[in-house]
Amino acid sequence: MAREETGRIRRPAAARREQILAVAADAFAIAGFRGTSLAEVAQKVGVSQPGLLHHFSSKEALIIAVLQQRDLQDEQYVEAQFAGTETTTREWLMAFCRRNETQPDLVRLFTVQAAESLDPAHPAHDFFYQRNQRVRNRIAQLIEADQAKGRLLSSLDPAAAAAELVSLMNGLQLQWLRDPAIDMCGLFEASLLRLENHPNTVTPLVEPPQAEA
Amino acid sequence: MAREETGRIRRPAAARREQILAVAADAFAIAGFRGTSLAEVAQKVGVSQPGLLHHFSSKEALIIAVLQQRDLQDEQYVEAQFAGTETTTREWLMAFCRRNETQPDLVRLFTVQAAESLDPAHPAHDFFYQRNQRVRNRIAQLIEADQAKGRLLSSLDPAAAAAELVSLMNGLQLQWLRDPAIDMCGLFEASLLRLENHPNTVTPLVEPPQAEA
DNA sequence: GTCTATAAAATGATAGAC
DNA sequence: GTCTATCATTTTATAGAC
Repeated sequence: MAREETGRIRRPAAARREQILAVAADAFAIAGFRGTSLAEVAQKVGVSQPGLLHHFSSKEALIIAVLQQRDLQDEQYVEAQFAGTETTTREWLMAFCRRNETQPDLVRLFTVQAAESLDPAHPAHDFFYQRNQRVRNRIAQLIEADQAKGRLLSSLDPAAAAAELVSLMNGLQLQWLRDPAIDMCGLFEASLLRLENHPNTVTPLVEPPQAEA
Repeated sequence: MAREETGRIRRPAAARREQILAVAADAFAIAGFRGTSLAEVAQKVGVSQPGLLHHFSSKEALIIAVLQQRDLQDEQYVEAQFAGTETTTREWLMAFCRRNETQPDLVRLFTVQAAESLDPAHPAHDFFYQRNQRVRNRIAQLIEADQAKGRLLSSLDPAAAAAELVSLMNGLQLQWLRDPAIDMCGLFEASLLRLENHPNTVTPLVEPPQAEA
């Protein structure tokens, strides 16, 4: 009814941008940056391809915007949980893991882009390098705090342990995306507990059948 | 001298195939399957694009051939080291890790393709699913043998530990490719030792400066 | 803010000669 | 075994109207 003769639907720029970001995130998560065309994204948004480029000046600008937005949302969500409160390394990491478990699409976006962007010519190359450093530093920080409180052995090298935990998390995500029966968070927690010197902990590989929701 | 008038260079089919596989492996490792064009590969080989397609009927056939060849070579190399001999989980995995450390291009090929192939529409989707199952089973097997010999706690779930170790290895590879200063094998071995109930082991994050070769 | 039209380049694949 | 020629698509991006 509110349409104009040609069937065009105008939207506030901000809303349209959000919509494009959501659709693009999905597409990039599945086929990667290079395997996704602007026309495909535009069609799913319900807009012409030049219409899309009105909001993001290029394909590169789009992928960067997608990654930055999702990254920010995610970090804020978890950090907000512990605002002011003191946290352990395990609690903090498990909060991320559990959140990830509810958002396979987001995990897939970052897993695929992280690998694709190893190419220095990839538009998100620097983004991922810096993000990785940031995350590793944050975890090393948490580990040091745990050590100061006697919750982790002080013989542990914080930077090394942080690199290992990030690696494990990334690798588990890949496994889980390939085979969702994998109990990503269970395996991760088991490993964290072992790091806390509880070597006898065991977890099943596959999640137990869920009770009815 | 042995050229024909047009500058064409004929080669035995087998040799040309090998050459193409090598060049293609490199290209797919850097830009992925979707980011690599046949023309690009052909040019680096020194052949026309239809000339390339004479040896591999399609782009899909090429990526599959590349992955299968590299996978086979690699598995054989490591398995040959332990032919007949008895091995521990740690020794076997470390042999892989050390070999990988000498072949960043190969590691990159598999890391990038593993992520890209999460898409069910990717030609190597099934290849990676099956490869992953095979590797996890093999490791679980080694863990069981270690448990039988008392080298690993029998409270450990072999399948779960195998999934965790594969994940850690994959994740460390990604970290290492992004930042070669990471001591991939050192971190991996530290984790394996912890699994063997030596919680006090420490490794530096960065490799010590190398003595002159 | 969105469209149509279109440019300009690249891509995977085929036909047919040598 | 390799090439030239060529096709049908697809892709990113721009120009300009509404």
